[in-house]
Amino acid sequence: MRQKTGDKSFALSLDAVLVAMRDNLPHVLLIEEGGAAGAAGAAGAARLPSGTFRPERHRTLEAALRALVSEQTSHALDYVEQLYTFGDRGRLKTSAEENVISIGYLALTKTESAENSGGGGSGGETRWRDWYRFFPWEDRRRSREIVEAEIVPPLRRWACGSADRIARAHLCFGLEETVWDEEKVLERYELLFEAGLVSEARRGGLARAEAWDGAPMRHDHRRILATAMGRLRGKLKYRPVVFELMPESFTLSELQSAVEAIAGITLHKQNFRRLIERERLVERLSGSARKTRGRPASLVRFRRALLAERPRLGLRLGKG
Amino acid sequence: MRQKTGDKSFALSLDAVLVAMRDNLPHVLLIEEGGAAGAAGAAGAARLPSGTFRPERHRTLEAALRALVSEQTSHALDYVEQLYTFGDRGRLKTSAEENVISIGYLALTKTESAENSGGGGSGGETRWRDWYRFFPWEDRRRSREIVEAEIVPPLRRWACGSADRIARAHLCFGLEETVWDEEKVLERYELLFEAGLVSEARRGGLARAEAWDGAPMRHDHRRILATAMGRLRGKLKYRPVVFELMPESFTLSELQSAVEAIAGITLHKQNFRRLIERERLVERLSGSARKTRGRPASLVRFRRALLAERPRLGLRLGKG
DNA sequence: TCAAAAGTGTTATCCTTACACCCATGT
DNA sequence: ACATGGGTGTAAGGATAACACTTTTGA
Repeated sequence: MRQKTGDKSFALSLDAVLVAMRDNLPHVLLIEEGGAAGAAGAAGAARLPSGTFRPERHRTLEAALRALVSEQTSHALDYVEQLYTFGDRGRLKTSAEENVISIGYLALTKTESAENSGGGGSGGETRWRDWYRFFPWEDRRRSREIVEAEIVPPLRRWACGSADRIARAHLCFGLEETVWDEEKVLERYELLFEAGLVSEARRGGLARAEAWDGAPMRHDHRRILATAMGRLRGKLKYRPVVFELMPESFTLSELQSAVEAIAGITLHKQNFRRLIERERLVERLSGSARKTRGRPASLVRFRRALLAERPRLGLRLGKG
Repeated sequence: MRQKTGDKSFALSLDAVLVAMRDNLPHVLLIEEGGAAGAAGAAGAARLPSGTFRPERHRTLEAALRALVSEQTSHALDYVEQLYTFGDRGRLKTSAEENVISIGYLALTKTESAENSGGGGSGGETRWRDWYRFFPWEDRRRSREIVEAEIVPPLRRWACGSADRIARAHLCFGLEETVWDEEKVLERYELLFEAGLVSEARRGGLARAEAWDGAPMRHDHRRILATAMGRLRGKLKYRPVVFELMPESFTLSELQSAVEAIAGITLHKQNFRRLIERERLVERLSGSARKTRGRPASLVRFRRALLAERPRLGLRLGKG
């Protein structure tokens, strides 16, 4: 669906990044078309649920987005937030479309209703995928060696002495005097793109070069996902959004691992708990969970009353 | 310029909120068409510089915006940031246009080049206007009585006992146990709109009812301005954006009043200075300013080197 | 000399970071 | 009993909020 204007045309597309936690990792709902959609996923790269805005059918953008996602993935949206409007998809030579304006949205949903498969009508299989599949360098919980071993060397070659490029690389990846800022997901992706280190940036199409550079996505969807990740990581700190991703009742440890998995860093246990308690974010339930080996943890739930009391407190994360 | 799709059409418009400081107050660049554009400004309400996106002429949205603003106001943009994409202008019955998607931008510029008048070609006079003209209740530096005297009574009548409405009013305007959050500019405007207390919400068109409710603007431009104000107020706290609005050299007091004028609140002098010093945001110049009566202040300038050192520190404002 | 504005010292309090340690349960 | 994870006490250092006070100029 293009809009005719005169001699050139453009489409207004809506794209959704739908996030849910599965196995304690943030997952994204994707549509994978044909091809070998296996581990490497070269030809049939995944895409986000998306479609063209038809003003004659929907009064608002958000209504259109909700309709579109439920058609394509048979999944209803709960929390929805607009991310950004991208107007330069044209820089990607892979697509035949010349002008696409796309409005990206972030949506959060609880795990319970987040079953796999499902498959809507529009010629593709819907799947939940760990978001670090597309951004392996963003998970700093176990190791940080991807950056040091795989990213820094080619980045230095690309910078080849340019003070500006070196400074940007340091800022983005927390090298030398600077620190890793988990919110700079987009900046890092764009830098790698500019340096030709992610497959979307290479002429050859979407073929994946290395293991460390992450699975590619169609169009500029990986950029939209990066925007969503950065936004969610940032929002964690000043709005209680994690709870949109948690089940009704959970333990404090589960909450902490969820936050850690989203932010890609580890946190200090006692400080995290003190924060939760001070802000009175949760209330204790009677039961206790005896899922794992050690001492059973007591169950808590999000204090919904909080939204009415103190609007703007989330979890400002500290250091591990 | 509309885009034909089938039976219905829509336009994609770009709108710019261009901000500069004049006389120590944030001002916005507006286009005022015909009518009595005097103090009350009823019929010929102001509008933001805006125009339709033509993909055949501009490769990116931002390029189109820059071109558009310089055409309409003969003013070049420096700092530019996308705000939000609004898709439900249809709720305003005042306009003949049925479907308008508008992408709002925030732009900042230094006072020096911000001369008044200028007047571009597109049938209207460009003027800088104090932004509190449109949002009188947002300036809490001198008095807070607009909210108490003018806003609360009609809001209570509108809420008429609904617990939800009362809670929202408290949250937005910092009543009872809650505190005034200077960033909630949009939320406050939308609440007043919903309660029918701003003229854009009333059937009769743009006629202004009271003095306290602020001057109206065309279309949903006041909503876009509210978004810009909230965003700028928020961004002050974690990015050094004030400096985009300051002249090359300035005094610490001038800097403080600028921040206060933007945020609409007063700050504690020593704490503000300590913050500026600790973050090493400025560097001293040799000269000193002898503009006003008292002791001359020493001049400083923004330490541009900071942008390379520590990316994300702005001024987190405290209480007065 | 006095008012006005610039600029500094000091303190109580809270938040952050980090250490080490105890508790309850399954195997 | 002991490994495993849940849960707590306490203390150093830094940031915040708020006092009051001195200094330098123009009128």
